[in-house]
Amino acid sequence: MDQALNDTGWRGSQEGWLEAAYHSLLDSGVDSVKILPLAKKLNLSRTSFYWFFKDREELLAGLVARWREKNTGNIVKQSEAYAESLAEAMLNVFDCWLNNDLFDARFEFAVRSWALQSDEILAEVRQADQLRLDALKRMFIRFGLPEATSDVRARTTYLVQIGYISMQAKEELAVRMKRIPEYIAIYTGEVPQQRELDRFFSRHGYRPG
Amino acid sequence: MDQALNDTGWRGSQEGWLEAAYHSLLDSGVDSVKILPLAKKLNLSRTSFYWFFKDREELLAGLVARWREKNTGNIVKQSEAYAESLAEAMLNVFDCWLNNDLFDARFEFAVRSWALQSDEILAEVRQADQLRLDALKRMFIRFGLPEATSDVRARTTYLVQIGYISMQAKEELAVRMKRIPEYIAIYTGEVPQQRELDRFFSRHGYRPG
DNA sequence: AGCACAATGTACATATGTGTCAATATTGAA
DNA sequence: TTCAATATTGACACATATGTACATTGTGCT
Repeated sequence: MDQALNDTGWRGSQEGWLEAAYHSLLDSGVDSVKILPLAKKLNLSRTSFYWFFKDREELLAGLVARWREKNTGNIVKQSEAYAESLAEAMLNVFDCWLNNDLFDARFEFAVRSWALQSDEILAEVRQADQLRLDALKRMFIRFGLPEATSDVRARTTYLVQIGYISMQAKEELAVRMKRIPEYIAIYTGEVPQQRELDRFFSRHGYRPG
Repeated sequence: MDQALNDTGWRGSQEGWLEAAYHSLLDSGVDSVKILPLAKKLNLSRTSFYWFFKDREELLAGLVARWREKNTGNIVKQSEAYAESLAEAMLNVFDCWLNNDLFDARFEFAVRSWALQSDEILAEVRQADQLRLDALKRMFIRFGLPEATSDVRARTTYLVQIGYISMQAKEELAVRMKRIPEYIAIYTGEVPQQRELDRFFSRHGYRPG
């Protein structure tokens, strides 16, 4: 855990401290994001931190910004992606749950836990939830479902995933994939076509059987 | 925030400290459960704490025990309750989500967040999840659904709730009640009868309209 | 080689937390 | 009212965290 994230010849960097903070947050929550321990991990003097950040607050603000940029937007994007059927549209959304580049589940959980002790973060989380739920709801409406139904189905889709994250389960890809067709059926009320599933499996590097 | 929980003439008590710890945990997470701040709230000397508990660890263990006793068991009980239809059975489970005596949502979230920084707590949470999911699955199977379907529907039911908790939403009873019929339809695949809904609404003190 | 500035480190002041111990106060019952 | 069990406290020793001031070192450039 040395240098890293750095094109200059110096050991530390804003990015380096942020990266270390990120890992600490994911592993053990906000309260573990402390300058002294991070300095030890980075093999830097604690006070060197203050060259890159005003104070601890600024570091935490950096983490929130990172979360907002990474996790908000992709759900919206995926729910608006082209699809011929509702089932296919839902599979587009499911890409988020299986691709860490689209949605960072551990990051998400860490931030939500953080919200427990900070009203500021809670407001951030609430806003993100609203944006994501609205996008999903629009998706159902786009495929002709009634308003009330779309609302509850959007919630189901989203909340199952937030709940799953909150379980902090670590399951095999195959286990998760086997459940996909059932989930699609429950959320959309329609059974996904085999070719839709095949396309989905294929883009996540999964071979059924 | 004085005396309380106490039949004796003394100011402090094991229950009093535990109760204060409980509130702190729910409000701001485990890391806020510290003896010094609790002592201030209780208007007691910090060191008085050590008369009732060996150390902070023991206090935290008390919180976990409280959680286990309160939140584990009721879901199982409700999922095994008598019902004439799957929809009615599901409404029995929903009692948990609306009655704080059956299931303490904020406590649940606080403990799950705690699990982020403690493998011991994570193991506790995992065990609880398993017990609850198994019970729900048995409910679906009892009403004739196939194994795989029952598994995924049990997950959906449970995870939506865990996700909802994780959103830390505070919504009106009416708002939540309006969604109930849709949820029942999604989870069970059958539409609840009006008299089933009326019975449910009534026992939660809600009048539709 | 030497300079300027970016980065790092040392020393200090301060805050907040844990836990032990011996002294003291309070309570309920004999 | 006196006594023992129960509860409360302040003083101490220690650990871990934040942030500032100032000295020192490393880097890239000329």
